[in-house]
Amino acid sequence: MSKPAAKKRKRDGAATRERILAEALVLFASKGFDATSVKDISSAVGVADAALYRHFPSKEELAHAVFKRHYSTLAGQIAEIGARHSTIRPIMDELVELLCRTFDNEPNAFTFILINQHNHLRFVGLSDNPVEEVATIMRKAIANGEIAIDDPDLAAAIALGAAIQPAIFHLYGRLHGRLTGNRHEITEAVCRALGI
Amino acid sequence: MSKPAAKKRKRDGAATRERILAEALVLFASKGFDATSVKDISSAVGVADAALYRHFPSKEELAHAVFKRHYSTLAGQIAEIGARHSTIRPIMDELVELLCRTFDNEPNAFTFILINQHNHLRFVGLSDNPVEEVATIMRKAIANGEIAIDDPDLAAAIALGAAIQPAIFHLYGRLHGRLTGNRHEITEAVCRALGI
DNA sequence: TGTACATCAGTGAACGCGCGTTCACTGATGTAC
DNA sequence: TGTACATCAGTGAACGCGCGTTCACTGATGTAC
Repeated sequence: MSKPAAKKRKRDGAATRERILAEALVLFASKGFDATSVKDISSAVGVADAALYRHFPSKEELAHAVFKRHYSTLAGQIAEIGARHSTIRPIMDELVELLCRTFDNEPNAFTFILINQHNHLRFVGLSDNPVEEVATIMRKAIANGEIAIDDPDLAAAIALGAAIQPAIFHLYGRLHGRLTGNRHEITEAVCRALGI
Repeated sequence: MSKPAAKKRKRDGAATRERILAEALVLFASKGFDATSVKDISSAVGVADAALYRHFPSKEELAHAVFKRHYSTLAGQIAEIGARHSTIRPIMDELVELLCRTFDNEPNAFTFILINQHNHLRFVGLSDNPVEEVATIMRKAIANGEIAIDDPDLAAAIALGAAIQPAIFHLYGRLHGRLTGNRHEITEAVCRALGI
């Protein structure tokens, strides 16, 4: 009885915060960080610009929060895939599928991460880092003698590059349709590249 | 006799223009377009900020000029490689070597192109476009039955991704030393990916 | 060759504008007793 | 349960600042005759 009934709407701070994160993601992804003003975001949410500062200390911190959320989520999903299999082939199947699906279903999150990586990367550590998770997967595959590239970071770069560049081509209009439609062809190419 | 002696220094407009292009490249590559002010560039060159407008109509046009120059150069070099060989394997050897060498020798140009691609891409046509040149190479290889991927754009994406992502990892400090040192391993991986 | 004029690169000061952020304030909701 | 106070999300107006760009002007160089 100490807690009020869950139905009762609390002061909706958390809800507004979520809406700010969502609208900021869309705007940052489509226009970029600098070209998006605080007013743009607050208008999209439907509050005054000053309200944004009740939830985030600055525009920059807001961008960090957006980045970190999606970057961590992706890292967690990759880690989970790596932990669920003991051989590399099914891991690559699921990894490529995850990347294609994420791109198709959440293009804004994908674009934002791709374009803003270099601005936020110094603020994320080894954990919650998708790239680090892929490198870990490669390290294990190398130890098991499963792939033909002996440097885990180089292997991660080649695998990620081959898998992600098609997504970038989609963004730039060079490839069309759902990326998931190409997922088998991409998986085969990535596995060949790694010598699997 | 109609032309003055070449030794005689002309009013040095062209020289200043070149210095502006060079300093802008460095600053745009390291800080990004928005974070670089016109004053930053003109100070680096050693002229007043207003002088910049004697050579370029706006900051944006200056960035376009920087981008176009390096983008066209790269496109020309790729086209030349494609034209010089009739089979795909030596083309890939030289293509990967070109990319590694460009990254090692002109990291600023490489970084600038990578990071600013999406801002300028709509202003470049099919010609002078490195991506288009790679797609053309793939188209020919497909016609000759040399590679295992049947869509030239997808093949170009996978090849470029596998070749360029290691460079990005270098930028982010995940790989070290000269990229050229990895060029054979990268070439092999790219060729395997394409089924060569 | 000399002279008068045009062109050009460069300057320093000023401009207006939009931006991120701050501020005092309001009204609704939560909490202690 | 009622009351007094604290907390919180949100507002509208104002702020200072740095930015890209413009402007009138200068002095050196090129050109026509």
